[in-house]
Amino acid sequence: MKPADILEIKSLKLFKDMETANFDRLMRGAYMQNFPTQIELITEGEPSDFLHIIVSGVVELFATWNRRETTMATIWPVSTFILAATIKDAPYLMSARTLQKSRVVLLPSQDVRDIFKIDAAFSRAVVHDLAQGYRTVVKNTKDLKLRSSIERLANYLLRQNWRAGSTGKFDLKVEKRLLASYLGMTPENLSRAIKALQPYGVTIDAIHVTISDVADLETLAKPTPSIDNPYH
Amino acid sequence: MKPADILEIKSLKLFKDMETANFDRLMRGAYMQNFPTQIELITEGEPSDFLHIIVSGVVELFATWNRRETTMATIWPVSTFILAATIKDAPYLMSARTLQKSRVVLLPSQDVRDIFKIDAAFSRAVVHDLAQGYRTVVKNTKDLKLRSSIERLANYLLRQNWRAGSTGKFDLKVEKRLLASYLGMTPENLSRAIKALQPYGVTIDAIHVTISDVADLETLAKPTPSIDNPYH
DNA sequence: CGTTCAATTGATCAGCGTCAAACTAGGTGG
DNA sequence: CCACCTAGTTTGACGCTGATCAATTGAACG
Repeated sequence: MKPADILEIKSLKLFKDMETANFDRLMRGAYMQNFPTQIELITEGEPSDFLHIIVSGVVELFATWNRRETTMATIWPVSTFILAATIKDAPYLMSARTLQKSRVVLLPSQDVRDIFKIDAAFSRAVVHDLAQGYRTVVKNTKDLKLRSSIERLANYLLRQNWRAGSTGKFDLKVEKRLLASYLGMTPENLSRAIKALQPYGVTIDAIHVTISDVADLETLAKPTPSIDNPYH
Repeated sequence: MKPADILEIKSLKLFKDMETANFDRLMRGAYMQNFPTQIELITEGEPSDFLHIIVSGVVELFATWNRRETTMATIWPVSTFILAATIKDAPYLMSARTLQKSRVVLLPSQDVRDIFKIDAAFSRAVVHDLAQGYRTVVKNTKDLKLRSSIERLANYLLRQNWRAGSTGKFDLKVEKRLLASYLGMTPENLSRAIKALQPYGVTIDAIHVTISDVADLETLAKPTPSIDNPYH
């Protein structure tokens, strides 16, 4: 692993405040791997041997049951994923696959648990990550249970617009097929939902999104901090 | 607060291993309150001033948006709720109301955060609670996105049967109206789903559930540890 | 330039929600 | 102790949302 990579990892909130000695110990057992696209990194149900950190590329978290599959999240650099399974020494609840050529750091879960037990700053950081993750999933559940698919799409677009600087123009960062699954609908239905938002000033040409009147879209979407604000 | 109550709280995994002095400090700021049924204890969006511990009764966690409401969870004694909001010092994402006359202990969130910062055993326990909660919500999301309403009901009944000792006979612990909302359907649809399970040996008379052939129901429900095992 | 896969479109259908009404049970007061 | 009242539950009819299936168009990549 290059020093620059290690620095970038150390700068993550999860590791920033921990004892340098402990961080170094963690990194000694770590190794970087390069994966091509569409590689399954981890599989639901298996023991969580490694904490993963994505350094470049994109990773999809997905879940399957009875021949059905759904996208749970997409993970962007630089961040960790599957922290809860690692800490609890429990099987993965989700699978992960690369969506692009990706570089991923693998930290042996046992090392993470060992250092979690002795480094107070690290365990506090783990708490904040988990609390954040927990709240994100709760918001997601509310989104799913309380909103129709068009409302979910409208709010998703408003959130992405906000993240991209609220200019009313941005690009989708994932395939529509994947976005549909994440939003809990079929690709066909997403196509129709996009059309249904045209009267509210939304145009999506390939990956290029234009929202001509945010206020108008908001009358439909009715965004609320306790679902749509990622920092709330 | 009675010494017996304090002992019961101390026996919770969350507090069991922490320094006695810190636990005592936490309890000094605590107070027990008695609530009648149908009282809103906390409200979505408000600052999380207290960590709540239910000592007797039942509490429903629910969420609202745009005049719609959904049940997120029911909380049984003795356990804490809304830990993530307390730790992050963030607004509540869910509201809570009593479903019966209930006794609830309120711990000032600031005290919890203060002691969380200085007591390593406590912060580790918080981690395990949050990781557990996180995984529970993820399983819930998979249940919602991957299963039809009948499949969700079938698996819910199998889980409850297992929790009640796998005798094939148990009582529902919540109103059907509430169960329907928790499972993401309407009361009417729950009624019909119950009827649809009759060919699989399920009878529900008022709150009394009978599963005559668990194996048969499982062919429909296809339960899996990574959704249905609460300890997984 | 052709192959492959995503995205779209149309037609159809199933699952589930909505609305209205009847039924039932649990709690309350006479 | 019984009758009544209220609220939860069930049932039926109907309609909408969103899934499925099939075919076509479009775009990316070797």
